[in-house]
Amino acid sequence: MATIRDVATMAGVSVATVSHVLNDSRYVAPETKERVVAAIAELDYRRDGIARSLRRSETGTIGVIISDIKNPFFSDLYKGVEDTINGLGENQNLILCNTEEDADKERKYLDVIMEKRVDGLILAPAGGNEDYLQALVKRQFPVVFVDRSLSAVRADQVVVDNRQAARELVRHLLDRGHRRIAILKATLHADSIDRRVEGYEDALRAAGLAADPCLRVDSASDIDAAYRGGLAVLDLDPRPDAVFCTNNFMTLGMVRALDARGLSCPADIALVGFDDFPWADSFRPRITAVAQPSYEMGREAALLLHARLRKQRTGPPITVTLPTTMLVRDSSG
Amino acid sequence: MATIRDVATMAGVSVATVSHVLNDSRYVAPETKERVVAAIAELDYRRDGIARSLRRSETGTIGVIISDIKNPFFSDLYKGVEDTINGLGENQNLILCNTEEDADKERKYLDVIMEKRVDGLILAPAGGNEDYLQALVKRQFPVVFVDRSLSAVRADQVVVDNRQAARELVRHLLDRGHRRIAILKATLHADSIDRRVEGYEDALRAAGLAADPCLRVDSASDIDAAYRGGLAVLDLDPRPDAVFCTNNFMTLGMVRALDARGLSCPADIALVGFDDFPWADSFRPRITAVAQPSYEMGREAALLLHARLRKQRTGPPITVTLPTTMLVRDSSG
DNA sequence: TTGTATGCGTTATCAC
DNA sequence: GTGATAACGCATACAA
Repeated sequence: MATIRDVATMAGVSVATVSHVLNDSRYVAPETKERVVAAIAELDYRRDGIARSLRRSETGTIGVIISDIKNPFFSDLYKGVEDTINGLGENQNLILCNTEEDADKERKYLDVIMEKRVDGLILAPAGGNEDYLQALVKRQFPVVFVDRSLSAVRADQVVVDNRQAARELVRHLLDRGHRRIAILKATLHADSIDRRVEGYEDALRAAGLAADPCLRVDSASDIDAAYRGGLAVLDLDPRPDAVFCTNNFMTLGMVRALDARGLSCPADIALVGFDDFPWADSFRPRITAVAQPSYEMGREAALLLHARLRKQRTGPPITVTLPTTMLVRDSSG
Repeated sequence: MATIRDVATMAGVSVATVSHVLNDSRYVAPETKERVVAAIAELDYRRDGIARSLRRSETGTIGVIISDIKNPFFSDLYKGVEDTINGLGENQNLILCNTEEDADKERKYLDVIMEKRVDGLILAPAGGNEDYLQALVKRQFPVVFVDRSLSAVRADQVVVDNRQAARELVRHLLDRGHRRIAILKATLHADSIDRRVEGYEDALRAAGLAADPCLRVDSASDIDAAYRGGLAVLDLDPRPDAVFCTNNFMTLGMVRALDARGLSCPADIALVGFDDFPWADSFRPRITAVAQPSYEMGREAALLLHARLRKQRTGPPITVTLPTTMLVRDSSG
């Protein structure tokens, strides 16, 4: 691999000049520039980004830490980040890390990507690494939380109003006459899920009902676990009128459980869920849900981070709250 | 940020010694080591991976270039890569790039990640950058193709037998008595899709039927485009008995089109598709499909690349062909 | 058992 | 208009 020295030698100039034509960072006489460009082409020279990063202390790489790229919510969010960064015209790349809600895994990822000197971080924290993250933020390292935040860490964040969206969803169920409403809760250490549970309780309380602990089933956040959780919901005695699923994997597992029990929705039991799917229309039953603007959340996170990286914004962290959309379909009865 | 010099000074040793305790690369007296470790902790020293990469000419970063992480096929594949790399105990990270089947975008991504000196590349090529990739391979840069390959570029690859799987799928349709079988084809520059079309033609030919060009509809590979393509299929006159969808987005779009036209499947028209979905059971109609082992494809790709990186395997490129699974459900009638 | 010194390939500061 | 050269932070060959 040719280096900048080789180019300089071949063009009969100094490395400084080559560097400057490469970066367009100072005037170079047209004829000189031409010779340099020719040498670059001749040698098929490619600048070494690692050496460059070392010198400039900036890598052009951003870390994205989420729980599961297989979740359409996150893949959509990721796309929002990627498209936005590209649209900004930066040659930034994204290192994607899936924590699967595991704090140790998250910690390990944090260690290695920080060692790699990423310029900034976008993350949906799994919880459990508050101290580490607080230390990062304290030394001004750019961090943006997305989907979830950590009360112990003050950083830029983009979220939705989970509590109010959940409240609306459950109120809708109450409006349709359902009273015995179960909740299938994903057990993540995520404040977003906690807020959704609160919204559920709010709605019940507003209807003069108490949240019955027996009506709550917890499940790990993957489809298989949610399926088992869904069975548990259906096996409650007496069977609930309706069930609120706290995220899209819960909904998918719940629907699978309905199938397994040969029950039909909404006839036998109604269902509402947090999160929509890209292919919701091909689903049966058609799910009544709250859709999060996942792509836009990624987009906003990228913009927040970019503003910090470019020092276009300094000072205290800000919170961007994006609106959700209520989609009334068949599953709510 | 503390550097290795700071640590050396504080511990009263040379930088060489610090480096060696960091990398466990030569004997260091226990007491000395202890002082170094203490200094590291005291200063909260973190090694600079960029400087390290420059010196070692190895970054611990792998590029993954695919067309669309929102496609469950690819997100599953990505997970397979990630889990496998982690399981190998390497501190490798993955830079994920979505090309959206755009050769220019792919080229740009290639440029920037090569400049970042990734150690290797796993890619599902969009087509159009054969020369660039061939040059990479020629200078021994580790490249693994996955899902698709490029006839002009000889590199390790992991694929499935697309042609035979498609043939089986279409023969199944013929077995069920369907004769006028349309094909909804994703227009990618991917040999995998070409093989699927051939399989479709094989099956028809074997049944003594000619592939009628009128029965083929091309569509870009996203759900919205496939929806429009699906409408075109349904508007053929006379309407086909059945349709073969060449990938999962085609299937999704086709189903949406059925809905829009108020047609039911398989009663009005049968359907089979390449690729299964993680939540296929919640789909209506239940799709008869060929499932690809997407996660395992990612896994195998990671293993192939790893073997190259560690020089455990040298010599000519190899091809790993993984088996597909035929899933007969309702949509085929 | 440990230390010294060189170089990895750039960028940027001076200097002319 | 252009050039010399000192860092950036680390790993390692060579010395002691």
